[in-house]
Amino acid sequence: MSETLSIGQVAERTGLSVHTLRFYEREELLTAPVTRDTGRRRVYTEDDVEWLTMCANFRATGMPLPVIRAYAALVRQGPGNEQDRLNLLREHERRIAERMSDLAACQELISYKVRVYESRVAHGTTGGL
Amino acid sequence: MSETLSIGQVAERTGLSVHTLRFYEREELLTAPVTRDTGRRRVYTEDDVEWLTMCANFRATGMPLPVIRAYAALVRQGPGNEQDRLNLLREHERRIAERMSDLAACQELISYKVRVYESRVAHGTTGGL
DNA sequence: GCTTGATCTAGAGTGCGCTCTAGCTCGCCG
DNA sequence: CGGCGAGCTAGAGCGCACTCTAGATCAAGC
Repeated sequence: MSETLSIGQVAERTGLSVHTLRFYEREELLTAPVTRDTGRRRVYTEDDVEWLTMCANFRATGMPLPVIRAYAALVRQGPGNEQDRLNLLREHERRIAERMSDLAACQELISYKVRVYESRVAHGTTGGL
Repeated sequence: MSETLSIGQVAERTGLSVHTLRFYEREELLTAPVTRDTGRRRVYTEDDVEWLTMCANFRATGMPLPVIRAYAALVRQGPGNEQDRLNLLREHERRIAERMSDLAACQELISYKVRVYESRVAHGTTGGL
């Protein structure tokens, strides 16, 4: 098993750019310090890939970097703060749900507009907005 | 009927700030030129409020300003381009649906994590990430 | 008349999350 | 040995959508 991955390989696997990977490291979003090889090149592990994939998920659902940083800090601290991590995840879960219901509401409004225009196009009628 | 509204009143009704209202006007997001009173103050109509409310909905669902600008331009042009407006709305509808399914997928992943931590907290066990 | 509060303009500043640049080093292939 | 491609750092730049500032003007109330 090749436990060691280059930044390029990690980029490919996680879908994050190498720029973003270095950026995330600077921003202290990682759960463990990235080791280096003889030439100071970063060496990643499968765990890093797993964590970074989760980060990508968090980002895709709108979690701000400071929150990810906080979560990462908890993980770095080690066992004992599971309740804190849970609270953080639940809070994010709540926000996703909120966001989805907002989206659903707007979606409905837009669907209505679409139907209006469909009927206008079908019947050759016109109207406002 | 007070057909005329000040920028402050419109801000209150639409939830957009007065800054944002002026900004949207500069950005050509409006469907009609805003008239002015004797003192060069903006005078809005109910139609403006309706349109701006729709803009707020568009923004809340992630429609970029250039797309809103394009839609506004179509409305300004008047009748005859209903098909174009419809295409634009449908495209946005599609993107909202896409976004919602992405969110749902991530939500599921996070719910799983939450369950993992719940059981850890409940049983006093520990683990990674 | 004077003050207060809303509005006006042009333009600068902000926050977020990247994204890119310049100039360097390193390991490898032929 | 030469050259390429990947990686390195520090730091600048960018895109988006606001958001705010300064300094002026105006309408209304005391």
